[in-house]
Amino acid sequence: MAKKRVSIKDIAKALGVSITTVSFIINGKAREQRISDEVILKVKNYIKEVGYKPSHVAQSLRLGKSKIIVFMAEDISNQFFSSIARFIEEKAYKNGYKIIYCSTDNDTEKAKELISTFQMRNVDGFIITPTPNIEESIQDLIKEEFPVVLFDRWLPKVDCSHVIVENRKSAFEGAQHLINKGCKNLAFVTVQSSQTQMVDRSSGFKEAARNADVTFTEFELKFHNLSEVGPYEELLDFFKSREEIDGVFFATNYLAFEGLQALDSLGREIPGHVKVVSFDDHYFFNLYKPKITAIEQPLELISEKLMETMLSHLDEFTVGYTPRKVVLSNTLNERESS
Amino acid sequence: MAKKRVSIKDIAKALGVSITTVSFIINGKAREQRISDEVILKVKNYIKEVGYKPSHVAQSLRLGKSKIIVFMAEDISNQFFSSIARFIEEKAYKNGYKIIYCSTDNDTEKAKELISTFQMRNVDGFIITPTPNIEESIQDLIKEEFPVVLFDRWLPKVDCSHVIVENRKSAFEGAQHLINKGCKNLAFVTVQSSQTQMVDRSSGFKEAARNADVTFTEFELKFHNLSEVGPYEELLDFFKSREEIDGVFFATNYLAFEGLQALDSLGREIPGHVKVVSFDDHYFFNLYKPKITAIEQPLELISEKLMETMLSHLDEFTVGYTPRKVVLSNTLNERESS
DNA sequence: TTGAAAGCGCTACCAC
DNA sequence: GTGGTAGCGCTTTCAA
Repeated sequence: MAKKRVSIKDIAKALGVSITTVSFIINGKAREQRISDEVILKVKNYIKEVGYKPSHVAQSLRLGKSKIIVFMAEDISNQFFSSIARFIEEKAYKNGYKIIYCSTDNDTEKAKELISTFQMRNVDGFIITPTPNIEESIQDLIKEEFPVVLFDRWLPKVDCSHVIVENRKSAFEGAQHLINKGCKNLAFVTVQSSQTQMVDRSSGFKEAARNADVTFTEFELKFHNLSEVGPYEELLDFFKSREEIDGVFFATNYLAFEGLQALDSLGREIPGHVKVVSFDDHYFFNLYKPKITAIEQPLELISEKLMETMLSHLDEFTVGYTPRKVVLSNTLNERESS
Repeated sequence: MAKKRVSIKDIAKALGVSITTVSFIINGKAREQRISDEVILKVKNYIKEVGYKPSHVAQSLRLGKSKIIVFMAEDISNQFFSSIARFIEEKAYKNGYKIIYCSTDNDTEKAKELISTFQMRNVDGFIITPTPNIEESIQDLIKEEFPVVLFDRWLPKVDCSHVIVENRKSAFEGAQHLINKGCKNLAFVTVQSSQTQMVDRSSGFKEAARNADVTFTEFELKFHNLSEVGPYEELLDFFKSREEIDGVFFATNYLAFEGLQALDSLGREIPGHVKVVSFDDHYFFNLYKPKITAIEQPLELISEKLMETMLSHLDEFTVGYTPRKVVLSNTLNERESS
């Protein structure tokens, strides 16, 4: 086995043909260039024999394209993001693209640094869950003609493609669902965040609650890193002093998991004492006793639209950037907890 | 904002210095080359001003290194792999490396293709969960002097670095734990697989069971893709006809989740009627009622060793490949289910 | 102190 | 039909 990788030059030399000829054959332009069948065969056989692999790095440099898309999620170990990553990956490969991923931890500085790093790498496009205050970097990317698609949340101040879900509407429906089931004292558990998805969920919830003339509390936890301890204690405190609460809406599944433990510790019966709905459905909601009602985001559809948007930008980018804004519907999966 | 990215040449031209000088300054070799402070300052300021970013692609081509490591997991949307991915990513960035990831689906053909694709990309190293029959591709990689580290499982026929856990020992202990708790009719639920981690778990379990002179059954499910429907039905059938089983050991958490549902449907009380232990601890085992006893793999330590091994190979590769084989211990987290 | 130039592997224009 | 060659952006040796 050769130590050094064989290059197109080696092939040309070994076979006594020119580099050009080899290149044409490799790139399927042999016919077009009317290269003789004999030479084509000779070259193809030799390539197979020595196991030649073209260098994508050299190709990238030459063509200015890398066939790599960056996927920047808030946290890749979170089920929501890793599922989307999985789908995206599949669709990317099908179209000849690879994915590089990274987690921003919702940290603006880290995200900026990552974006800047990838700009140097000739990546062809960016799929991003934007962190707070990232507007400028995104704007830069667009100015430099990188295709960018945001997801999960978006940036009102930047005219950029995005794929999101109907957070407001679904939160409204979730709250309405609790109200319909007879809840009179609602709680909305969320995290401190000025990001669109959270703001929208909150406002959807409140609108439903106000319309229905029920009492409600909004409980805003501070943002927790996965590495830190969860907000279990805070939720325990919160619920302990509020026995009157008979309907809880968790703004995201991670909060629900912690909250359910708190509720359980306090002996609050679900759905007898308190009914529960959570945003972001999860495999485990079906396993929990009782099964938890949840709002399901269409993961595969999100991924599909994400790639579809990305690919269309990749195709047409020479003629200017026309942002595409996709908003998808969620599904309320009613289960035993309500 | 410039449409075209500025290159080192543009800088040199604009400032009336040579490309070489700029390059030295960028790479911190200015002092060494005794370039005047005046020029250094001028160049540095200009770089900041125009927001110059060196092209990593060109650097890769020139230096033959990309500072990219590939992480090939069986399925990145699986919590076990995505958690490790997360840790690896963090450690990689700290050392100036980026991660490209992909999922093999445990499909040999897909894995081979992926490996081959990345060979063309000048990636600097491979971290892989090997699929069945992948020996040859791995061997090739090693021959071509790519640093390779396997994890989760390893290939007895290939002399390659790996980071794994004590599957056999932990499975033995898990089974022993059930026996100590008085179980007389054990079941080991696993998937069809000739891969080391599953074989080891199985043999550890059996050894303990045989030693203790208890009855046991091994139930081997066929491999399911995540996209397919889970093995719930099969497990239901299995347990239905075997009411005598009083201790179940699930070889992996995914099987446990399905199995617990089956057990629940059949009204088998845990731990009264049947005690349960699972391999691969999971956040939800703590949430489930009752909490499930599980064997926890040291995720962060695995990731640490993985990167440590990779980095050492990356450093020393010029002097030949000396495989490092790391085996880590697991922890049995005893909970209510046993 | 600084600069010229070779060359990493490849594509594609142009010449023969 | 086939070959020569410029050049993508960068590092680094050698020369000045």
